Amino acid sequence: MPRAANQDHGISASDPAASTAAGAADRAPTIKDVAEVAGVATSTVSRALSNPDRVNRRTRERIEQVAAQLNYVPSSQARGLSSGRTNAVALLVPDVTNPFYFDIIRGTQNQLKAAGYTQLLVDTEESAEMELDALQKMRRSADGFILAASRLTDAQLAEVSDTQPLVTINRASSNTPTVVIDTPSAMIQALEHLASLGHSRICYVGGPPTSWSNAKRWKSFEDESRDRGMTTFRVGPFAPKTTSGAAAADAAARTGATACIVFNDLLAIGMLQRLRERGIRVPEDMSIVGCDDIFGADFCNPPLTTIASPIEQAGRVAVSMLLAQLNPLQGGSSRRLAVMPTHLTVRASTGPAPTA
Amino acid sequence: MPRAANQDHGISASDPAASTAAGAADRAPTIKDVAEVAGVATSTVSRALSNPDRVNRRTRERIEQVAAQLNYVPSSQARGLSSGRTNAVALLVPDVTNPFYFDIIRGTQNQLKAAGYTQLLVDTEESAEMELDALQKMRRSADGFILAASRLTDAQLAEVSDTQPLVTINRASSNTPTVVIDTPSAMIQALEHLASLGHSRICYVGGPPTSWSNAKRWKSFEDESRDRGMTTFRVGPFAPKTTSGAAAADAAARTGATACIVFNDLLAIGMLQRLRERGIRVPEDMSIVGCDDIFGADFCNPPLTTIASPIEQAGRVAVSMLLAQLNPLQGGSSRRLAVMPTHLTVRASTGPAPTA
DNA sequence: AAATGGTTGGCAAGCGATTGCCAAAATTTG
DNA sequence: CAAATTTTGGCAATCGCTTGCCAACCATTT
Repeated sequence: MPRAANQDHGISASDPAASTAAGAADRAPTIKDVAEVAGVATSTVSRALSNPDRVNRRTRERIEQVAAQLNYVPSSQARGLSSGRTNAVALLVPDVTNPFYFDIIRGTQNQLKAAGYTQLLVDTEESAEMELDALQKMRRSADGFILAASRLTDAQLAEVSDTQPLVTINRASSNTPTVVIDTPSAMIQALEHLASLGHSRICYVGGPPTSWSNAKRWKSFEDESRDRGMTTFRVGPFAPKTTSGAAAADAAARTGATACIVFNDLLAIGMLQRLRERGIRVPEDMSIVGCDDIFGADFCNPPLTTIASPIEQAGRVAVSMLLAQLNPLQGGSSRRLAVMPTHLTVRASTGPAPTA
Repeated sequence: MPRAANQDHGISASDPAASTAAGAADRAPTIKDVAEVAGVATSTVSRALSNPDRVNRRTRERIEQVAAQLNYVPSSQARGLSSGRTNAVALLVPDVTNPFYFDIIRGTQNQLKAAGYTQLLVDTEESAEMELDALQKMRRSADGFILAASRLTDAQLAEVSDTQPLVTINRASSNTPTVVIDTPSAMIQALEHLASLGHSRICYVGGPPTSWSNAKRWKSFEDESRDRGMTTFRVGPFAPKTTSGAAAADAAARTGATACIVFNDLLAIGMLQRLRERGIRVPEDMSIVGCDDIFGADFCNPPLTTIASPIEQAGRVAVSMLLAQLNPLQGGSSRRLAVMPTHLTVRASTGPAPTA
């Protein structure tokens, strides 16, 4: 391979063979250039590159060689225009700032890349309106959407869902393929854990009122704790940020509960700080359980007991489900619902109930 | 506005006026549909929408109204194909997993969205090869690139840089517009801080050998500490992950230094954990200074003294510089270099040198 | 009233692929 | 060896939008 050097550094607009043969010196080579050099029609090049079986092996190999030589990269724009596909998937998250979504972003990113798709990242700023707007505006630029913790109403979701391929994460609703993280089932573990430590007065610290997960967690908390005859409290709603932790901690402390199950780790970590400031010891005076097991939950002070979720994996599964929807090649109706298992990870923020 | 209801929920393929007037019931409306309904040529619609001054105000208003009514969204593909622009910018980061890049992602995301651009996120997995590959493959799908902590060599960078618009973050090199975070200058503060606490044996804990920032930090550390007559050590390289913290902590402890300045917070946080496990108290036995002030640096245990960087802002500035490069409208040669100021944030991981 | 020059809007040629349709070539079959 | 298939590859229409060029129109100016 005499062109190894060029291949090595990847950029080779100046490849002598290329410029000689293809004519145009500067401009990025098009399918036409490849066709010309290879001595075939553009349609053949197109097929050779994206539908290999439609073309003779030897022709294909020659074309591939020429393409590589010219450093040809098909224009995704042109390809999209004529094929109707974009090979891009948009990921809509309420807040790029939140570590929980980082893990989702990471998961989808990996899986999409593996499948040859591009990820379009959009921050919807916790607003249903922006979500709808993005969905609308990007209709043509993405083949499908992944909505993480969508703020849409069921009706809106249903409407969007039959207009375009999408899958939601942590937002179930009939008709829309979804991956949910099964926090509720781990709620049982969390309550058992607290009960075994002697706690009976427990407070749920609520997240955003528009959050579906928050509603689910609260409901599950309530059902399970009632079954166990515990005394429950609820405070909130609070924004899912560490800075809301102070207010949350104060409110929770006032209830007289000895343990809190907090909507998410971010808020829980914020509470940890405030409680320390106020001299309320964790876990001696108050136990704290978070949700999600985000980055940081293991090294905060004290390390947080939390309901651990396979967040990144949820992102990956969402992508798989979406891709299955986009390319219904191999039979077998793809899943409409994936439930990701969770489990309680006990660290140092929970301990025996104060005996006082 | 009789269509308020439809506008409200954004999706209105079934708008009666729309389907009547434009004919096609289902298919997304094209510029042609708009032109037809408005009674003008497609070229006029195109101009009205993207070059408002080229068209009479009243015509434009009518067109805008029709477009809104039909819920017309131009196809970015088609637009890109004919105009040559994509309205997308690719952000290449070595590792989406690393919180440092989260902040950059966040910054670029915000700024790009504000400017009407889409962000294409790519994880290059710390590999120069993948970086080059992405740069190559996405040539046509992005108007420009932002390289965060590029792993390219100067030569590669230069070559890419004159092929396509790009700006680097934390990777200076002539010819390429760059935003650098001025950690070195804060290195002085860090050393003064440690000196004032009585430390004189200081260890630099190194990051990835291919990292430009790492080289800069090390050099600055060495220069400044020599000037101050301190005894220095160096350990590494280590991968910039908390999991490398154990090895880093062990290596650093073995040097006999009483304080460490660590390549980044991630590694520093990892070290904190290991030191605690080993019973080496921070800061009583060993002081630790990190770099970046990432999410988590303020709530780890103990909270980390670190060289704080305006990371998110760096992302925003990078976008501005890139956009200035893409649209050299208003005169005034745009900056080729932006230096983001840093400062030392003292928390609890540094303290007086052990008197032993 | 004719000349001038600035606006406004239409025509049509691309942009770079994909793909349905068809004919030539190669292969199999009777 | 001819007929029937199957492969292979080219033609040309399209996708939806932008933009250079030009003609019609309008309001001034002389």
